[in-house]
Amino acid sequence: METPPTLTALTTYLLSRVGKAARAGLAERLAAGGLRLWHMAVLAALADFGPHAQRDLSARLGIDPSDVVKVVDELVAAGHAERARDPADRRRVRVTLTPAGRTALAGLNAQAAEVQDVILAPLDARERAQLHDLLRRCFTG
Amino acid sequence: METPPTLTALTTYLLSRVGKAARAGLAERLAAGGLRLWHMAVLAALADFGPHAQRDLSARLGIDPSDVVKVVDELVAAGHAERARDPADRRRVRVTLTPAGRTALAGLNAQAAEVQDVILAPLDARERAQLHDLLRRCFTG
DNA sequence: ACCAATGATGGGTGCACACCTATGAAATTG
DNA sequence: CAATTTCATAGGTGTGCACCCATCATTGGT
Repeated sequence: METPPTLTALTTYLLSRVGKAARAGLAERLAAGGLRLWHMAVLAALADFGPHAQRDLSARLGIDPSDVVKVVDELVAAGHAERARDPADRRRVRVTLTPAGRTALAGLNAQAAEVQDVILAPLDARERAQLHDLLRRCFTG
Repeated sequence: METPPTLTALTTYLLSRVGKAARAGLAERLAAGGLRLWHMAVLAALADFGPHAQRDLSARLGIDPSDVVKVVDELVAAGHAERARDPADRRRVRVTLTPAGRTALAGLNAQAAEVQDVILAPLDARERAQLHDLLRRCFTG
């Protein structure tokens, strides 16, 4: 039972479908550790750019400030991040990655690589690099 | 404010993000006509393969049978499809595309192309074809 | 000293999607 | 013909995501 050619002819459709598979695969692994996609994004931001005020996490990741609060709540509860009021501006809350958080992120990265291997299975290394490059150029973030 | 390299290094992440943009763009256009993504998928299936029993739509598109009912309900209400009991097996309901439905699908296709143009703007024609091919090979549907 | 802007937080809403169960009608099997 | 299976349908659940508003503390500008 084939998928309608009218749909597979649309790059939009393929992007949406393959993207959804990627998303779902990643989300499934994250869920095993009680996390969702935004948790990983926040951990990555903290690892790559150091401690952030929550407002900065919001701006960097394009997530609503009030949602940042909840995500950070959960990361703190899991021991992956720490909150501390910024002494220079006591409105701000400085969010820091804990060693446990860094370890967790490494694990998540490995799992993301596994998901990638499954989804990109039909492609060889050269093609994967090509796909990555094309997507990176379309990614406006 | 950059996106964390830890994330952009993951093809999984890019797929998820760009795919989401594609999905959102398409969904937005569809919503203007009161439709959602599944409606378009059903219209495409009917256009490409002719009338289906609802069960067959379910199997072809990988959507829950009870959800097919609702989607077809709405397509019928919009005049895009018709229901008729199959005389050969009166349990089955044969869903047919109406001329209006075919016209609507053509419009949706044009809108999908527009979305595509926006999302793939950074790529030239050759690269778009390349991307399409790579995605098509990863698409297991 | 006052007022406006900023940052964090809590609480709540709405939507799309996936999924599940029960029921009834019709067909198939033994 | 009785029992089982298939199909359509109604109705409901849960989840993730995006978004919005009100409140409170703090800060900076005038």
